[in-house]
Amino acid sequence: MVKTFLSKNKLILLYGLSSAILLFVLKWLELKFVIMQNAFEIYAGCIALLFMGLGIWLALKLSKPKKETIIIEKEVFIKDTSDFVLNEKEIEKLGISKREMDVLQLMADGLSNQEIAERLFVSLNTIKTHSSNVLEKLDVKRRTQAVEKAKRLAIIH
Amino acid sequence: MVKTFLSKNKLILLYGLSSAILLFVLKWLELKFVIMQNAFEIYAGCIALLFMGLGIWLALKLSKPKKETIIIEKEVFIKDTSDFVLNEKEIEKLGISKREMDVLQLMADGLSNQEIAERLFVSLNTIKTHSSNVLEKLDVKRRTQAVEKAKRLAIIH
DNA sequence: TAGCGATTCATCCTAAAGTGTGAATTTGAT
DNA sequence: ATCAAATTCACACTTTAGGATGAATCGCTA
Repeated sequence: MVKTFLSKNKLILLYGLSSAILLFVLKWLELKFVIMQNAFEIYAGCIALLFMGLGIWLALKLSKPKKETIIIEKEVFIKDTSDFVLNEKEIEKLGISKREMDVLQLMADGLSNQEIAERLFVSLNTIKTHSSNVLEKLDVKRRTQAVEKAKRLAIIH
Repeated sequence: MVKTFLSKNKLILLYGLSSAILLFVLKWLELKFVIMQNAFEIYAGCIALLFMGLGIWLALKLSKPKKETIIIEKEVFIKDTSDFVLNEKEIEKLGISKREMDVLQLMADGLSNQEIAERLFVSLNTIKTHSSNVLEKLDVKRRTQAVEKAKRLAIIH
């Protein structure tokens, strides 16, 4: 609890400490120079410098960092799918179910089985099952082939 | 040209001006309080406050803003694969080599790394290296994503 | 010729994908 | 209500993919 207090009020404590030290220095300077009244400007200059330094330090420490936003426009290529017609006959012919289609589409989007599982709120094992079924029904060995074939057959985008 | 000089050195001029004004104030204060020697601390305090203020102001004005980059994705529609033109600019921009392109194309054809290795008469490890490089250069995590992105960027069929 | 990028290959390790089998539950149609 | 298909999940296991690192070779170029 003492630790959290210290860390939370670190800056304030530092400020207080600095002020105390500076007051000491001030007093010392006063004693030193009180004899030679003509050293007025030197005294004032020292104080000015010290406190300006303190001010700069304080401002840098306490001020929220300024943010300058740089906006970079990045081109993202998107395939025009306006003239896409879903080949439902092919889907039916292959005997692919709705859920399997969902998984197939997400596979084509480049998601991992784990990500698909999270997206569809089911377990990884379930997606593996669907995935296996899709691969078998499309008569392919890997998901990359499945995606390629599915796109060729126009059963997904 | 005068204008640019002014704008360029605005802060420095401001600082100089402030200093001049403060010196005046100092002199005035000196004249005012030189009679009552006991007002030493008040004088010092005023200087301290003024210069601390100046320090804070200076720091806030001169501190460099932290840059924050925001990337905005801009959609760009590309043509259908029927009138496919290889996007060589993109390939060069991404720094993908000839051999890596070979591997990428075969990956898109749904071949496994082993099959690609056999096709190109090199070892499996070599294909893994190329594959990893391609994934990194395309900034994706899986080969399905790589294929999808590469097709979108029109760097493969 | 010294340096650089590209290509090749290796080893070790982790993560993801895929196979096979079995089973509980849900849903739709007869 | 019942049967078939669909959906869900588990577990054990194999294969494939991917990451990190180091290193040898080759061709091109300053």
